[in-house]
Amino acid sequence: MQHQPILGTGERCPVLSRANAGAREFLVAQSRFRHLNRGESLYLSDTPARCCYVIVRGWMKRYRILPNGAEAVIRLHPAGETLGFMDALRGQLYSAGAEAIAPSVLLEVPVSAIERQIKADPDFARLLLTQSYEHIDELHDQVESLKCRTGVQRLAKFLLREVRERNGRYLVVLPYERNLVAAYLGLKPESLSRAFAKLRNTGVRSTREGIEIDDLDALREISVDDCSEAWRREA
Amino acid sequence: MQHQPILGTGERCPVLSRANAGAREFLVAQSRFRHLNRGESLYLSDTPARCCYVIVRGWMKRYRILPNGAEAVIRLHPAGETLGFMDALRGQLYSAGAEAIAPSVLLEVPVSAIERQIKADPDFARLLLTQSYEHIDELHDQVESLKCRTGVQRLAKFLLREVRERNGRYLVVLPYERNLVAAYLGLKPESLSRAFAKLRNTGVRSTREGIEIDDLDALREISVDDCSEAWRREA
DNA sequence: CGCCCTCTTGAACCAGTTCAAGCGCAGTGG
DNA sequence: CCACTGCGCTTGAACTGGTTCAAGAGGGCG
Repeated sequence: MQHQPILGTGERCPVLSRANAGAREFLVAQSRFRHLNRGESLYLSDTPARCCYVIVRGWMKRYRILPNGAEAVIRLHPAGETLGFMDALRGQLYSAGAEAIAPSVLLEVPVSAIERQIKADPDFARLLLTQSYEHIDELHDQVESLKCRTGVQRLAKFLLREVRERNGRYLVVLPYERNLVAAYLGLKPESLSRAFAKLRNTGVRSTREGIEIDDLDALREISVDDCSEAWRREA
Repeated sequence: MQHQPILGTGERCPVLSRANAGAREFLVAQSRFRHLNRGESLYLSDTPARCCYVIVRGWMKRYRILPNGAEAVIRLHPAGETLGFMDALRGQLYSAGAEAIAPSVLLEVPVSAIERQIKADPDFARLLLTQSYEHIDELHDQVESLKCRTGVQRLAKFLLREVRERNGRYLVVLPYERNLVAAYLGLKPESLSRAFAKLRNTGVRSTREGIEIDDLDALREISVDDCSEAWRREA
């Protein structure tokens, strides 16, 4: 925790960074930090939702276990996002489990503190509303993709969202296993592997540093338009 | 419009019915009604979001047109739900189109009125927050289903959600075409038809009045239990 | 009556899964 | 140091769920 940015400054936190100083101070005073290793659970589905969380560092997944034993990965959350507000503020059980998929640090805020802050500060509720709308945006995108795009297209879109430029090269560095990417995209690991194989003809290569992409436009082409079929050349 | 319930009583509206009388009166005074026939657009995607809507009567769909021409039906909204709050309150363009799929009546509220009400009444923002969380619930369910269930299972779940008892019989009355159900479930119309055919052996029959279900438990069984027991794995 | 529109059915085809085998690599223990 | 093992990832072959294309049945309506 020693090198972690002081949370009060909250540069990377969409909730705290937009709250006023008083709100930040109050909330942080009420909270504690949680440190999780990869694979550790933050909370389980269908347990009482008493705390809200802000991801300070790391990556979290939210998932559900279906009655038939299958696991549905709802979302992969980067640092800066929030967890559990929705269930806790409604006094419900958690509607999905949350688990660290990379070493993570979380700020744990009791619902009661959030409740009090909402009552005290009208802007704060508005903040949470904006926050929840961003969450909805992502879910809309997922639903759209799952209903109308193939696995390869969803992968292409995923890579385009995660790609970062580094001295002239385009890299996607996954801080978690491909397994999880597969589940998130609604594919089996084998299918993801094949999807990557298809993109290989379009300049998507796995290197030591991560996944390197030669031609972003070609990827965009694929993610948008199945008919381009540039990558089918070989088959 | 003469026989429509006075909106101030707002029995069926999760936003207005939970707001206090003052808020209701103010908002309704600022608003006007819109009447749409089946197929008429309320607003198009990527146009400025200046109004929020409450569905007073009817059914609406929200959809996106993808670059390749495909239409993704995001949600089917019954009376009582809201439309456009998310985009309007953020001052964005509408992130999806909205269209009547049955004759509908909507209350059109300018964002400015909502904004003012939020500022004036701290409970109102909290109300919208709760509302948006319910929206998220539904999207979570969809993502879960799309990632982990087959078309037949999704249909079974859909029917279970829409079924109503009427003098001892279980009926699903669809106020819109099957075509739309297919799109909502992420299937082609032909596949939906086949899915119905499969459920026919489980006591799901199309009658004149609608879709009649003999055995709810059998349907639940199907929606939950992929008949493949994928648990072989003896250590 | 014929026309349109929705829904259904059939057959070929494609996308993604399942099962099984194999590879590369990190960690462990001899 | 190497061999063993476990795990993440890949690949192949057979298979299933869903799509596509095409044809046909039924119902409402001018």
